[in-house]
Amino acid sequence: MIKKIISELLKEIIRDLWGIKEIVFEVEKPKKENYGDYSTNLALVLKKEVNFAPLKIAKKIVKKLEEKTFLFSKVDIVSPGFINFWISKDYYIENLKKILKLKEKYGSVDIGQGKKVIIEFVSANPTGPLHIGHARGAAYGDSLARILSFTGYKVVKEYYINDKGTQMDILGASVYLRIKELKGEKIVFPENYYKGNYIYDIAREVLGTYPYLLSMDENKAIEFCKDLAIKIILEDIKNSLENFRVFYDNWYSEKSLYENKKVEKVLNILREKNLIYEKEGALWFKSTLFGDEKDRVVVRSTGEATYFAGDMVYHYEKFIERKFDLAINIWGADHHGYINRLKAALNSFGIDSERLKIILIQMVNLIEDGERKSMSTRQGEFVELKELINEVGVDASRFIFLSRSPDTPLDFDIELAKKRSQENPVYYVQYAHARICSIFEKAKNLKINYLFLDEIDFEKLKEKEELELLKKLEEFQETIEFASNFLAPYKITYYLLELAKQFHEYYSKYRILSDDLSLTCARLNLCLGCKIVLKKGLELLGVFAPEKM
RNA sequence: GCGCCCGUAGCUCAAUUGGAUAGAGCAUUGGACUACGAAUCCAAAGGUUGCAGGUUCGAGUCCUGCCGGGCGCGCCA
Repeated sequence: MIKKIISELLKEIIRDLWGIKEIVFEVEKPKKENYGDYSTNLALVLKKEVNFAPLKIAKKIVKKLEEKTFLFSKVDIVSPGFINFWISKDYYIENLKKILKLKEKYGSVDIGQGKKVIIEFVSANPTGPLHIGHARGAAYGDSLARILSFTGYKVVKEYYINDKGTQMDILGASVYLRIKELKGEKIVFPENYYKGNYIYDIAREVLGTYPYLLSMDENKAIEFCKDLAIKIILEDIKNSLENFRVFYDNWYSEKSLYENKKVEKVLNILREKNLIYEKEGALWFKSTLFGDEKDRVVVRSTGEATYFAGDMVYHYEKFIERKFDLAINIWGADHHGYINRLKAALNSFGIDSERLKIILIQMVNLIEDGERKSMSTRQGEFVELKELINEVGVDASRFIFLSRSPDTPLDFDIELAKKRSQENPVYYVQYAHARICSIFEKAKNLKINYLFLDEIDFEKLKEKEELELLKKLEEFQETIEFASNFLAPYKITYYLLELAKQFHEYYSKYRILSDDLSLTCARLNLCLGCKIVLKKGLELLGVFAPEKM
């Protein structure tokens, strides 16, 4: 990539000139086009090192640079000491040829170098259907997985199932009560039980499987209700996610950690390290020793392990037993208070807690009739993922979720999202793709053969907009690299909107299919480059690139 | 009270992780289809980046203190 090439060139020059080997400087794309395609602050940074005026330093560097390469069509020095580079068109044309050759592999940089990474996301309790907040996490996690595997990581997508603990017991009891109700018994439904209508559906299903449930021992019956309810709900969650185009490699059960005695084993390790103590009848982990603000209970006075204990073990497994190099957890922002605790646990195992990256996703606010309603104030009337898929559609919702950085709250206006119009940016990008496909359809009918790369005269691409498009296509590689390094799928979303915009502008100003056959062929290949990149970018977001709309 | 996140155009968000004159979309106003798809394009207008200091060649970005909003602070998950 060109940034690296320039960077290496510059390093070589300052080594020759002043013998400087280590220095931090930037090569970047300036916002304004009259500052060139790329720009460096090298001379400014060097000021302290060589004790010259930056402009003088820049002059020396540029002189050397001109002796070395023909890559640039122009190099400029601007006060206070920036050096600006204009890249020759040949480079961008070579890059277009690269795209046409690599096709869907274009943009793939090997950043991960085969490192094993586990992405854990959604992981909602199986106590009810997924809602719109989970959908944001699902879109984000899935897209991240696509981006990381595209950039050389070995990715495993996992859903951690909290199938154990108080909430599950309440779920079982809720179903049991509803069954009693269905059988005509008078019941009092406690405040903290699950009130959703789906509990009735589950109750009916349980009753179908165990018709004589109510004559069983109550505890045993509730246990049956619980197990079956979890199974039914998980099935439903899995289904919704698949409809949202999210497929997991693994569903990891919290309960299994206990059944396989893994919790015991890990607690023993901690005991041996003298990191566990007893107080008020409970077992505590000394997490303050590893940067947490207070010690945490791992086994309650009732003898039951806490959720945290299970999570410690789960992460022990991730790193020590399953040997992942990196773990990425995607959590709702309301879990931020939990981060220090878990990182403390990792540290206590001797695992560098930097290997665990926790992405906090901010809340999704619903906009209804122009008013903002947070999910929690809506009380039970969550917009379900299923509803979202049916009414808004997978493409539009994923695109909206992925058009923001995870750390800003997202306002989701369902009515707006439903509109298939200019207000909905996903169609803007998809339309660019469909338009290109439509041109190819027409070219095919006209029997234009534009696929013989060696015979294409790319010098025919003389318009300013054409050069701009070529540059934009080159930028895709940097965008991918950035998105991968900073776990930022929204960068790709923005890139696609920009590319689509440039294409639409170009399309409406110039004709692709004209009487000039060699020009037509050159332009068709430029379009093909756009199509490849649009499709790939959308694919990394989990959005389809339709040929017709 | 303590901790985390956020505050940028009327609205929703960007700004290449410290770069140059802060950019898009929507909404508003005015224009463009008898040649490749008008789900498009062109143009106008819109700003003291919440406030006040500090760090430096250079701050929307980093530091400190306020103001405003969200979320946490369980032997819940």
